[in-house]
Parts: sequence; structure tokens; C-alpha cells
Amino acid sequence: MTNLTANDAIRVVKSSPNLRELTTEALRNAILSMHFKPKQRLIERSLCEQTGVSRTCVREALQHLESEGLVKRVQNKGLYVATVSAGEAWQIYEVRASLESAAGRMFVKRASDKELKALEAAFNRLEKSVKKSTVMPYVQALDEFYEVLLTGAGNDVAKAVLRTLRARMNYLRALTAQASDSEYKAETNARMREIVDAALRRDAPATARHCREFVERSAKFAAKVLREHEDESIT
Amino acid sequence: MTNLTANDAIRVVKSSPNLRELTTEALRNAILSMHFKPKQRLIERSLCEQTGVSRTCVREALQHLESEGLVKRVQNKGLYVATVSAGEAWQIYEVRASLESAAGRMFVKRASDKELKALEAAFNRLEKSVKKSTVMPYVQALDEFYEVLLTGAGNDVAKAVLRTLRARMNYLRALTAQASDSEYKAETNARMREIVDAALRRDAPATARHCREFVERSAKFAAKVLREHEDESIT
DNA sequence: TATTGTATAATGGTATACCATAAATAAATC
DNA sequence: GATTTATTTATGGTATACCATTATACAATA
Repeated sequence: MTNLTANDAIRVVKSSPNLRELTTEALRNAILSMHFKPKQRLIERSLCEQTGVSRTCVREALQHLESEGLVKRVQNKGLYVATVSAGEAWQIYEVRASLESAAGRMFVKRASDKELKALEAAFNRLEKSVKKSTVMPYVQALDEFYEVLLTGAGNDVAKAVLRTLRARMNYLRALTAQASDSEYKAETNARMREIVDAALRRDAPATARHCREFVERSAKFAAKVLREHEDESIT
Repeated sequence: MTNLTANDAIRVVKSSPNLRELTTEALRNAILSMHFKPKQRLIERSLCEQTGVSRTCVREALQHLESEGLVKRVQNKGLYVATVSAGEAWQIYEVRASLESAAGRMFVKRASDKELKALEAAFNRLEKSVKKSTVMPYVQALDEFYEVLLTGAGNDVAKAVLRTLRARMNYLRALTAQASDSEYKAETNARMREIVDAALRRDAPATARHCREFVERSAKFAAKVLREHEDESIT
């Protein structure tokens, strides 16, 4: 048994991404940055020209993005950039409220002291990123904050599940961050601070409650923004 | 606006599965029925011979099963049937406890009377399936019960998320159902009855609590079964 | 002019060929 | 005989060709 452990300890893992992975990343970024618009038709052969890879890689990349919910496939008709409707956003927030409050509770019970410090550091970076002139640093800092929380929660399945929602969540975060004024941002900050403080004092029920309330508050704001968004697109 | 609604009402949706989907289903069944053993190496060209389809279809089917967690891909080395370790099973149950209790609450708030009746009918079919000599009818009836619950919960995102866990959940259900005696089964039945009764009286907190407790009880039993399972494989 | 039928083009679905990497086997060396 | 190196085979990754379905354009008819 010890022999197998030693083999595992020095195993070299190939980590350079292959074409499929690079293509997936490029297409994902193109969607998240709105280069491809919501509801836009994605033509495989056209994407081959734009990416410079074969149809096989494009197809496999798109299938992966489909499982992330970033594109929708209609049989025999092709793929479309997924939209996040107000209804779907609400459902995502409902799932997040449930899972993220559970993750907050798990984090408090399982995180090392080092991970607690990492959460606080991630929150500090988040505070700084709010002052930037564009929203992407803020979205990234928020993403990193949750990465620390989910890692410290010690449940890889929950992490994987939330990862399938991640792209849509980041889209919603970018949308709402762009629409929020400084008063809303200051309040957001205070709410995150409540989560971090509760975690630092290892208060699991309070952490879980604050995580849930944070998501529920985000959901209400997003609903408002999306409603205005859909009103605009009708005009 | 009325014109568009009428078009949607008579839209014909093509529903016959293509080769990729049929291949995915065949391979999924082969894994769930233990035709392919846990940790078994899956060779694409061999699967082509067994399924009679080209490598393209096999690759795309396997990618889909990878996103369901049924197979694991090692870069440049191929695919293996995923195993559900005791640790991973525990994590799956944690996620389920959180999401299924939320779904129970949503079901009570949103389900039509017809959906309530459908839940009761699904439970009745479940009771009958326990008496069968093999476990697969029971696993299928349980799957159908949750399908009714999740549909009535009215959150498609939660449904999609739990669907990514579904194959592993069904694997764990088959494993534990095989290991359970008639006393445990009777107790399982009583606990499901509690869920259905709480839902029928539209008691959301009680339904949520019973859903959570049902999963937590399943988790404990599965942990025991998997421990014995792993002890056996060492021998 | 409006509608229907047919032909053509575009694009999704699938099969096969080729290239790249890993694993197994054979040959050479110590 | 044991170890190292070279060669061959197996299999993953990618590209391209071909088939099937859908969409669009054009011609014929009412």
C-alpha cells in the first residue's frame, strides 16, 4: 500500500491544454464578453474559420459549453447562445440560495484557519475591486471569493454543480454590477462583510443565513435589472 | 402578439433521438447495469464495435456521460468508468439534502392539485415495486417519484442540476436497495409516506424537513454499505 | 400578385482518415 | 539474466469527407 502512495506522490500530470480545451475557453470568453450576443445563432463552420480549428474541436467545445448552459442546441437546427431570462435567473438564485447557504455552513465546520484567512483576503481584494472603472475585476474577485468558500466547504460535488452554473452566474453578476449605484455597492459590501465576520467567529448558522440572505437580495436586484433589460429590448 | 402565441401552440417538435443520443443511452445503461465495471477502461474503438456506430458518436456520447459524472477522462490516456467512493457519495448526499429539501418546499408552494395527485400515485407505484424480486423496478419508481416532485417544484435549473447527479444517485440507490432488509425497506416506506402526507396537507416546512431527513438517513445507510463494499474489494 | 412546387445552397449529423502520444514488445547491451 | 534502447502496436486527438436535413431562392400556376 505504501508503494502505491509513493507512486501517486511523484506522478507527473500532463497539464497543457489540448485544442479542444483551448477552443472551449475561447468560445466561453466570446460569449461571456458579449462578442456573441444572447440568442445569436452559432454556425459550426463559421466558428471553424474564426478559431482556426477543425469542426471536430468546435463541436466538442460547443458540447462542453452546452453542459455549462452557455449554449442551447436545437436538434437538426443548431446552436444558439443561451439567454438568461428573468425566470431562469430566479431559478438559478433559488438553487444558489439553497446550495450556498449549505456551503457556508460546511465552510465554517471544515475550513482550516488558513482557509479562513484566505476568505478574508479574498474579501479584501473584493473591496478594492469595487473601485475599478469596469465591472470585470469585481466579477472576477467575487468569483475568487466563492472559489475559496467552496474549496473550504470540502464538498467537491457541490463545487462541480455550482461550476455548471458559474458562467450564467458571472453573466448575471456583470449585468447587475453594471446597473448598481454606489449606495447599492456599499450595501453589498456590508452584506459580504457579515458573511466573512460570521465565518471568522465560526458561527455556522449565522454564516449560512447571511449567505442565503445575500443571494436573495441579489435575486431581487437582478429581477429588477432584467425586467428593465427586457423592457428595453422590446422598445 | 397573439399571432406568435398561436404559432407556438401548433409547433411540431421533432423528437426522435439521433444516433448520438441512442449511443449515450446505451452506454449509460451498460454502466448503470454494471456491464462495464467501476474503474474499467473504456476503449473508443472497442465501443464502436460493440455499439455499431462510428467513433464520432461514441466520443460525443462519452463526453456527455463525462458531464454526468459516469466516466472520468484522463488526458491522452482515455476514459474509465467512474467509481462512487464513500467520500463522494457523502458529498452527493449533502448536496441532495440541501437541494431536495428546497425542492420539497417549492413543490408544496407551486404544485397544482393534479401534481399532488401524481405524487401520491408515484408513491403508490413505489410501494408496489418494493415487492418485486429485483431492485431495478424500485430504483426506477423512485426516480419517477422524484421526477414528479422536481417538475412540480417548478425550478428547471434545480432539476437540471440534480439530473447531472442522477446516474450516480441511481447507482447508489441500486446498491443500497440490494443491501437493505425488509425492516429497512418498511422504514423507508414510512419515511416516504411522511413526505407525501406533508405535501398533501401543503405543509412546506414539514415537507422540506422530511425530504432532508430522508436523504440524511439514506446517506448513513449508504456509508455503511459502501464501507463494507470497500472492505470486500480489499480482501 | 399570391401561392405552391422544385431546385439549390447551407448546415447539422456521422463516418473515416491521418497525426500524436502512450503502451507493449523485441532487440541490444551490460 | 537483468537492464536499457529501439521498434511496433494500440489508442487518443484532430482533420476532412460524405450523408441527411433544413432553409432559401427561383420558377410555375392560379
